[in-house]
Amino acid sequence: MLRLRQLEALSAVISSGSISGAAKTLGISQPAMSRLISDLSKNFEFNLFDKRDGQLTPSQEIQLLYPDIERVLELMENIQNTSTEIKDRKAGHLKIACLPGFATSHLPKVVATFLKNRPEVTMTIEPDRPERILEWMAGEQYDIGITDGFSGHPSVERTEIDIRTVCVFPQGHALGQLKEITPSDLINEKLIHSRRDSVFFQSVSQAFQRAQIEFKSSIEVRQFTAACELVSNGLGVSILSELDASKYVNMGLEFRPFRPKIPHRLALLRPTLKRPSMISLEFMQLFHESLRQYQQ
Amino acid sequence: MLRLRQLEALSAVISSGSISGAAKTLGISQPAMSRLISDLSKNFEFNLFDKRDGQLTPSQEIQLLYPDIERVLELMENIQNTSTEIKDRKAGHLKIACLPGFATSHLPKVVATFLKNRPEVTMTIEPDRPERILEWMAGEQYDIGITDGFSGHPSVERTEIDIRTVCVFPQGHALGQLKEITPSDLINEKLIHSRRDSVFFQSVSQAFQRAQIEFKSSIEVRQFTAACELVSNGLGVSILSELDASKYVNMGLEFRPFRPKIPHRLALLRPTLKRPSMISLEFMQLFHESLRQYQQ
DNA sequence: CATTATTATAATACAATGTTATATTTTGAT
DNA sequence: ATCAAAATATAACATTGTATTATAATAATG
Repeated sequence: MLRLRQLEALSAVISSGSISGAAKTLGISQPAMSRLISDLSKNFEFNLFDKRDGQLTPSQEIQLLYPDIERVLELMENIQNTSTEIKDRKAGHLKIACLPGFATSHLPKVVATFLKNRPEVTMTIEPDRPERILEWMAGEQYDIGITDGFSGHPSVERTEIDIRTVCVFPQGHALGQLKEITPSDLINEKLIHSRRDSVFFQSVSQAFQRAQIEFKSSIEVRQFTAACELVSNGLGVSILSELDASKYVNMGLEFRPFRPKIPHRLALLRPTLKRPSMISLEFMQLFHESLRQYQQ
Repeated sequence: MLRLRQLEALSAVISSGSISGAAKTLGISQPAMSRLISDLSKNFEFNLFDKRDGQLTPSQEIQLLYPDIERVLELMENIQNTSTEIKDRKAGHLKIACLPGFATSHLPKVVATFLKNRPEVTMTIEPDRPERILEWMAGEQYDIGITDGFSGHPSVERTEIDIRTVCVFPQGHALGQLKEITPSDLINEKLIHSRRDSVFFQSVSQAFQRAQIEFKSSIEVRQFTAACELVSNGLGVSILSELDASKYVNMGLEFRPFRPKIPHRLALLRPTLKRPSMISLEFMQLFHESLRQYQQ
């Protein structure tokens, strides 16, 4: 039977040109090396070396096998190295499915922090609609899903995170005088808002109804970041998560807490049945922590 | 320390989905398999498998390592297989440098016979001038050289082979009446011959001189095969090795032994210092045998 | 809950791999 | 050629890897 140790021995002899030299490089005794080589020679049933002016030179037959032999040794070392990197949470691959808003705004920062200490970790980030994200998680095609929080699936485990909601308005707007903003403060303001069929929009419009204030819809957008852009261009005001709003504070936009408290609910998803990898758990924890300052 | 056996065990468990199943595929007992896996797990320091409805599924960490692991196992098998093929003289690579004439006429037949029983053997055949062939052999760039036999080199070992010389003439020519052909029979015949600076030409022209017959040069060619072509087209007669002549017997050409005996000397070369591989020796033997019927 | 299948642990045999001591062969210099 | 030094091979033996069987623990299932 061909043994790995024999190949290591062979490789060492080829590089050093002698049995005793090879023994030194592998840190074993000369007789041990001698036996490894003779065992291998018995296995192969042909000469491994030619003797040329005192040096052992690999025979033509060995030269034919040598590339594969070196590759095996390389791979074994690589496997061992990668395994320790994995153990030390420094290697792995993480597949994240998230809403398009996250992929461009908050997530990159978290990813950057995460990868700083884990240089060998690679990631796939796939932005898509909430329904697709849920599908993917159920199908175990991703390790982590980040979506907004109102749909469920038996084989998907959810961690819900409520983000504070704020009202955003252009810098210098009269609303800047207020500490908090309520629907009645927004009378006559043009509102930029998320899609009417979204749970968040319904909560907001309910708050306006209860305060008996007309909700003056101006523009309907899919993403909060788009809303922020529009607001900072003076096209209206918007009610959205502080997470998105805070990204625009130095970009021509201000915000104040919105009352009543209407949390914007995010959900961190993972497949229930699939055991999460260690880096996956660590990433979820880091991500959760990164939201702590915005959490209600 | 990472051991190959552990990786084999891992691979077996992944394919079979259970420890006991893997034990069966490797033909060992279940406790042995159990220990191999637990040892590997201790080495890696992370879970190798998740349990899912009774099946062991590779963990995400293992999935990351799996391609390399499979590759190692593949390579080890490949090394073992190739080694037995080499031992059985069925694999290897042979580099042959030869005169252009051989590359197109005699050599292909010998190569075909040789490779019939050695399907994994590959060859390089490089045709060139004698001086280059000698250089290459001295530089150990080729295993075998086939050239004509009048140059030497200290680091090149030569085996000389004398091939019978014949006179070739077009089918139906008057020379066909004779048993043997001497210079005096060739009076008034136009002669097609090899280069004037070649040793063989000099031997032939000496024979004519001694017989006091004028050597009526008609065409000077480099290769005997070319001479044969010209002869069969009725452009003259030629004196050349029986080896080449015999290829043309059914192609409008006849030949008779030439007297005096002027052997055409071939040389089989190999680098002196480089130990010849077994297939190389075997090929040289086969080649030599293939010339036996033409040998003087 | 009991039964069965699967996996883990224990005690132990044997092969692989190492050691030291020593013999043999090669190499190189006289 | 001869001798000393270096390199390599062999022998005897210790340790560890890899297997065994026997048996206990655990998980899956009717």
